Amino acid sequence: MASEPSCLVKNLSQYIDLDESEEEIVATLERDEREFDNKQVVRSRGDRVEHLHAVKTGWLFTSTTLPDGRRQIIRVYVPGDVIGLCDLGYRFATHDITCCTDAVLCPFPKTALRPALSDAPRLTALLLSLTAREQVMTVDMQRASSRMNARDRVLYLLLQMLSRLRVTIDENLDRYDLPLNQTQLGDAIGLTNVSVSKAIGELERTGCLSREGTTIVLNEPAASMRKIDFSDRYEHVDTSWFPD
Amino acid sequence: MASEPSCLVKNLSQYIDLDESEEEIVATLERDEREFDNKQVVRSRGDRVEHLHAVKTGWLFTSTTLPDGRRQIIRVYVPGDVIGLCDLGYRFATHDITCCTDAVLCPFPKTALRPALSDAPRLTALLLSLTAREQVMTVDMQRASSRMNARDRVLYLLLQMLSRLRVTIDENLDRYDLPLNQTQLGDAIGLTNVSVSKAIGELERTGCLSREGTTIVLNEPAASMRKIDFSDRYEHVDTSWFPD
DNA sequence: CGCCTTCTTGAATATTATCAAAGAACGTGG
DNA sequence: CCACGTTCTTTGATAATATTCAAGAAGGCG
Repeated sequence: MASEPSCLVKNLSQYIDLDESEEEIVATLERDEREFDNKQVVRSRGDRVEHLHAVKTGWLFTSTTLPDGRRQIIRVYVPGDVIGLCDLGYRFATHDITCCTDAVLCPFPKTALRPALSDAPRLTALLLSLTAREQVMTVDMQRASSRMNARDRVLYLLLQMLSRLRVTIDENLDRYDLPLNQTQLGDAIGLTNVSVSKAIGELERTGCLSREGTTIVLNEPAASMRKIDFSDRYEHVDTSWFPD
Repeated sequence: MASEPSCLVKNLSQYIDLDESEEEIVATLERDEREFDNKQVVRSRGDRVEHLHAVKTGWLFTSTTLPDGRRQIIRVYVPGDVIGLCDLGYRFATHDITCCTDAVLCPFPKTALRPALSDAPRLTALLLSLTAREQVMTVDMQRASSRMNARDRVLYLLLQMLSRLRVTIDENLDRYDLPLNQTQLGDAIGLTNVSVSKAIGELERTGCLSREGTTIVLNEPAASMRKIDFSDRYEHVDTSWFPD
């Protein structure tokens, strides 16, 4: 496990060069592993927050359920992500975590962040920045969800996933296997499965994307991004103010 | 200035007891002051992020504008809040900051956080938790905006403001002067001013709230909160994992 | 008092949701 | 290899909700 650089290290190393002690702290977070099945619920809203989870393999999403049973999907997680940063301030989970493929997670307790807080100010600053970025991306989705039409909302979501995958897979990626069904896509952007189906149909007819089985292929994603005023929040992180 | 405890200190002290050195670090953040007029734009999207801002007096909001000119209001800030945590990771501002009353802000550079990061792990952990909380509250609003009807969306927004004000004013507060017009309220929850007007009218008729000039009076806010599944994210912060 | 901004109200329009049913894709077991 | 059941997607008709547009009312401020 130590020989192959982990997704989390790869993800974090994009932004700062981790020195030996910092890399060791990150490695601690990935020490344990646990396997989960597709559709398995990792943790439910209201559960005591025992652990955060680094994603080693698989896709997951966080969600909340409304009183009438409808669901809001908050964010989709892929390998290299850390799930649960937003629970740092709460004793009880604010959201559900659900697998949408088989997955391997590395659970670690909140207290595992203490070494970083006490001895690795640069790493802590990065953690703070990444938490801030999640916030910005949530705002982006909210802006899209509440102000764009169904077609552009779907496109926004698909482009956001693309830009995330480009960080850890390939910066020119233009296709990916999407393990969410249309009901789930709709839950992420405030639409029904029916509206998602119609929106994707329209995007396909206008040549914006094509589908190959469950794989989404974005045609000229750069043009699509401009068209709907998409901001790629993954491109870079401002590290100029970090300590050291 | 040092004699009267600042709003920021008061806000942070809710959650941890600040020792002398920690309080000194926080005081550094509030050393400078700058006055702004109602409607003044403190900083625009795309501007270089020179400073974060602690709010000393007044109300402000952050927003983004869509290509077609419509606006999404992201969050409303009141005395004791820190504006700009979500810009920590970016060199250029992701949002506009606008005053909705006359205001006094304490600008401080991102680098002013270095002492906290290096020497005040508990304070840093709190900062991280508060950033995470902003994230959770943004998700709450998104959930409300994309899944609730106009009436409940407006109520959710008004209740969120109430629960924020209860932190620094009075925990039993049931009314406040709201310096946002209906267009701005709509921009915060994805509605037009017309829909907001109709929603408020309905809330008033059903006895949920009443208006006295620009003051909003919430009747039985606890019942309203239950009715629309409102979560008060300000109530407490999990500090059990903090260092020391 | 008059102007400006904000709020209210109603009618017409647009968009999405809801409901229902049929079709496609996929895996399983015979 | 095919039949079957399940899940997911597509399509069309209707209903619900919010938007748009426009006009008038209510306040606040000089």
